[in-house]
Amino acid sequence: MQNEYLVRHKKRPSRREREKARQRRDMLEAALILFSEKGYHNVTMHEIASKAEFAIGTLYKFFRNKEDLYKALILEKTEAFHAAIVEAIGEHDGEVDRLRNYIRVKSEIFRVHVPVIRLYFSEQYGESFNLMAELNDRIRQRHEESLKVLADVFESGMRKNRFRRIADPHALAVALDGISTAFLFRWLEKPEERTFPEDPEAILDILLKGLVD
Amino acid sequence: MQNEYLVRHKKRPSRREREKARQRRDMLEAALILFSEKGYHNVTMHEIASKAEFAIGTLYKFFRNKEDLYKALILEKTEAFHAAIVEAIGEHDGEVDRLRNYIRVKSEIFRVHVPVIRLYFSEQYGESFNLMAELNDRIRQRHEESLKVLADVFESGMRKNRFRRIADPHALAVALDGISTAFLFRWLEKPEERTFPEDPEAILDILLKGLVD
Amino acid sequence: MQNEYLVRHKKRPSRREREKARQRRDMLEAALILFSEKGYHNVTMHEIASKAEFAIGTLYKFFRNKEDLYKALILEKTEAFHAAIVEAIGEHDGEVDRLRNYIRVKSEIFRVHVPVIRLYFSEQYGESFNLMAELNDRIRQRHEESLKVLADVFESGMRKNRFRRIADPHALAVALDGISTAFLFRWLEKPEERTFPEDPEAILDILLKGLVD
Amino acid sequence: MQNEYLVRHKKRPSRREREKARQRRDMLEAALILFSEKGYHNVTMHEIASKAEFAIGTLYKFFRNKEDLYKALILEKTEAFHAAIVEAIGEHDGEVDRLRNYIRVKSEIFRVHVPVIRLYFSEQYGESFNLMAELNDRIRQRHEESLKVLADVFESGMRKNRFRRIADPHALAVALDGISTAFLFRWLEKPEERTFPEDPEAILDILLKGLVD
DNA sequence: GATGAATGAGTTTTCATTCAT
DNA sequence: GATGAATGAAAACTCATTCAT
Repeated sequence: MQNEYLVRHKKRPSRREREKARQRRDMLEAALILFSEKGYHNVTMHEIASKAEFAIGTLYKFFRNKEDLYKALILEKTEAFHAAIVEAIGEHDGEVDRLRNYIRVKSEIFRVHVPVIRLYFSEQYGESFNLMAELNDRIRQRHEESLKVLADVFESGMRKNRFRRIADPHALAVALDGISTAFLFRWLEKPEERTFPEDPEAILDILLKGLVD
Repeated sequence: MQNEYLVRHKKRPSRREREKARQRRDMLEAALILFSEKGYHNVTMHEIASKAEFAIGTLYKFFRNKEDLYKALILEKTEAFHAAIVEAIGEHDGEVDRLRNYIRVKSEIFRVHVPVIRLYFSEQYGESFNLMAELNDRIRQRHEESLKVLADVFESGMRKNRFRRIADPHALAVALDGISTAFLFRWLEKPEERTFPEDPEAILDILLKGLVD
Repeated sequence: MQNEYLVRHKKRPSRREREKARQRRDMLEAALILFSEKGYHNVTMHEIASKAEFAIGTLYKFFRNKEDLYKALILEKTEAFHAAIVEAIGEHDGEVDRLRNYIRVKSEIFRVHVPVIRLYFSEQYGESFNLMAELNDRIRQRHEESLKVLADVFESGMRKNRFRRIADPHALAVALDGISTAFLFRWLEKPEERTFPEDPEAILDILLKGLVD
Repeated sequence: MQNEYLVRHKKRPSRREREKARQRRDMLEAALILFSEKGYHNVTMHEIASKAEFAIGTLYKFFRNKEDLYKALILEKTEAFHAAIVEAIGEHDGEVDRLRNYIRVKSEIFRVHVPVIRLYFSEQYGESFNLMAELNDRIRQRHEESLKVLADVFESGMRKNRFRRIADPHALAVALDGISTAFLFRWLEKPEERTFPEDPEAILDILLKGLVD
């Protein structure tokens, strides 16, 4: 999927290139912490430069402007999380195990990357909404892809008569996404109160076992 | 609970009072549209005043500052929605009908009040997060109350053996909230694509009927 | 010096006129307290109206604008104090008694009218300085007149060989004014610490008895 | 009291430092002129920046806010004048020469630094009075110190029987301060009319030689 | 004649971005 | 290539003044 140049590029980044990449990472890291703590508008470019221990001018060498920096930050994280989610679903064989693993990995991401998650959702519902349309489109596209992969699992389970056809597979994907997000958010808000079910299976069970009949 | 005077007072607000209330509504209306379009930080008080067709000074007569205006806007809507949701759940007798009605009314609110819903969620996840703590606390408190009312329905259904005890009632409330929000958001994002299930029952069915067994 | 109309006017003010005068006094009184407490620029016309228990519009019926109100306030007080000072000097016969009485009355004014005195000096040295030229001119003119009256006392004393001709009478007037103001200011700043000489004669003695010879 | 480094540092400020100091001086100079012409509240930060030929942002790099700029201005001048006054009194040997020199240097300051003097007194009596308490305290403290030094001269003269004990030494200090300020103010107000005694001795003589006896 | 709601010009301050060194 | 001083547009908020009722 990557062309020759990029591949070779990745294989043998020159010292300078490695240095550059490290600097870029440091800047994004500093920005991430500040943004998730105080929100996009309450963080200044000077603060970011200062926290990353670069001059303001250097920051602007890497990112055209504040929006650019923000987009790069969100986008890179989104791609990484999406890839992790998709990979997680493919890792196992049985449909139930795939769903179980989806929830497990999603939980892991929420737990380990709290700052990004905050940013990610603030991006989905928040301010920049209409303003950074490009960014939103990409995020939604990735989200749709995840749902599609999830829907495929439900579809597959139904074909093999492992799942009852209680609803459209894609609707089930939306439902599982919604349920897991709802639980994980509760944990995000009050990490100390372990309101989150002990293990992911509890979440999945709600979908698997019906309330009636 | 209100004395005679206040009751009469409410029945016949003086002309001045009615005029005041109308102005306040106009200002909040203008602010709502702008905030939901561009986000809190990208709207100026001058814009709001201008859209509401008042002088900037008049705007400040009604709201001490920008934050005050924003809080009033979010809070009033939150209270109204919360009340509508709670009332909706109480309106019917059977547990299933109550849940069905909850989804129906929630859908109505999402459909009719798109701009507020955008703001509401941007508030829950977005920037102001750490900054307007007071506001967030109130919103969460109301959300918890809704979940409690919902959990009571599940609890009641279980006691009457109408629902199987597949999970903790409160967890089921969180799940139903998460599922319905997920579906409604999809509709919010692309209202034209009727991805939303034809009728609310479809959503509820996902919870009611289990996938396996 | 006053024409017939004004004289009759003063003798028999109609009820309406008396009422008006009382309102005007109330407004100036409120303004005086606020101005001397917080300074001209830190007092709003609304505050003054509110303290005087009038509507803002009514305040503007009496005074064209804020500057006008301020000028009227300072000017009326200045005239009153000037008149009191000049009268005080004329009340006695001997030159020393006249000077003694000057200091006594000046002290009285400082003690009783602290707020005005603050305003008066802030006006002489303070902000409005170049801006309210008209007002300053009048104040200085009155000040010069007082000095002239004082100089006449020194002049008279010298003519009668009661005072030695150690300096120009007008210079002595400036000196006595300066000394008394310096002492009174110390008292104004810290009224509790009785740094002020027990009785006015102590001040005068400094001028009367020389340090050397 | 300063270590080697700091001393050398002071001797050879780097180019950047010298440049910074010059800019700061330029800003304070512009502010001084504007403040003394129009008063604190009638000068905008934009005006100051503009007069000093800097962008408004640059002005705020040097002074946190308007009050900060004002305080720095007044304080630096106050300290300089106080030091000059105290030094002037110490320069000579005989008590009369000391007093004479005090008046001479004070006159010099008034003549050369007219704008600051205006500001200085407007600060002592004017608006900011209750508001910038910190600043006022410092000014008064310095004034008290000057009076103390002056009082010591009178005290010393009395001990040596060069001065008669016509009053408390500190009262005499207040008197001399008051007399000289009064004369100098007359000159400040109308520099063209040389109402100020030809030479300082005339002022001093008023104190030295008594009017009677 | 009194009222006080409405007005909007004007002020302080911040911060993304540039560019000379 | 990095730096950070300088820039100035833009935003929140105040308050003297007006005028319809």
